[in-house]
Amino acid sequence: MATDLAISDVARVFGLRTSAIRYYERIGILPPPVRKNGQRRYEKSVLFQLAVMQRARESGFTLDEIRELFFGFRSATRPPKRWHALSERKIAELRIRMKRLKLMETLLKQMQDCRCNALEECGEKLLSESSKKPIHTRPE
Amino acid sequence: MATDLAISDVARVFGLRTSAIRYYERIGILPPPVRKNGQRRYEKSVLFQLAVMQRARESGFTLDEIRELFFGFRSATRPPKRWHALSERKIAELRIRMKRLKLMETLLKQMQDCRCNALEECGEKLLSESSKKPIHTRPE
DNA sequence: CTACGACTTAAAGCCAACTTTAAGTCAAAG
DNA sequence: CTTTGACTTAAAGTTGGCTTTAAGTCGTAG
Repeated sequence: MATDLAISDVARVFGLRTSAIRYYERIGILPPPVRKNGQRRYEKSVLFQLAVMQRARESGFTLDEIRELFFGFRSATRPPKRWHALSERKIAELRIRMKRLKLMETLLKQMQDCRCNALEECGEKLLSESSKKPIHTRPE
Repeated sequence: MATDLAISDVARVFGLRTSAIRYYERIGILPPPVRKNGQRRYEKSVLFQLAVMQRARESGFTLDEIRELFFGFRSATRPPKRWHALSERKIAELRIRMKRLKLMETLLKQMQDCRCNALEECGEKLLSESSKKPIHTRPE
């Protein structure tokens, strides 16, 4: 049978507090589980859901985006068009973000190599290259 | 002579509000500029500083980290040991983050290809691969 | 002179994502 | 039966990174 997890068990797996899990339920990201004497009992599928959520959070997605991207289409047969559009947007964003991370890595390395003026130089370069639009989501 | 920028000029270059720039000054990330009739006058070097800051923000660095990484050693001759350690840590973090972004990209693509159970599958994979320590900074 | 627009300040407000607090329920242990 | 420990709730508090507000100071244009 579905191994029956208490909220503390679920929390422990991810190093979360139980309050976080209740919060996710409250804002509609986790479905309300069955209760036993008033207490939440989870089956292990919730662990998979949470694993994806955690990674999405770490990738800079907001909880609202996560709801839309992963749990928005309530077990509908397949992701609708809107979803596809959103996920395209998100993939594009991920790519921009990756480029930026690489750039930062380069800058830090330059500064490590005692190019102590790398900051100024790099600032200058970044600034001139500022045909850049700001990314849409709030910074990670 | 140093072209003399008003706070609104500086803000406009980066699409920031003037309040953000005053805020940066207050928390010690931007040095207090000279004043003319009580008003801030910037020289263009501040633009380079801000360019780097913006990118660092976009790369998920907190303002505290930015201060330490880029403006911590107050024009000392060269970054001290502590800085080197911090920047090593940060480079490692950037790498982890890049990997995660790639993983998210893959997951989203899988879901797009109508592998509607990709979520469960991927959750399972993520979870089993959870010899992962959580990254140290708060999620991006 | 006065009105305008751009600046100044300190203090309060805002948002996401939680956490903390206070007060209560429940079942198993002693 | 009472204590313990894990759970429950609603409501208030916290943090980072700003923004908004209210009240005031400039200097230039009319």
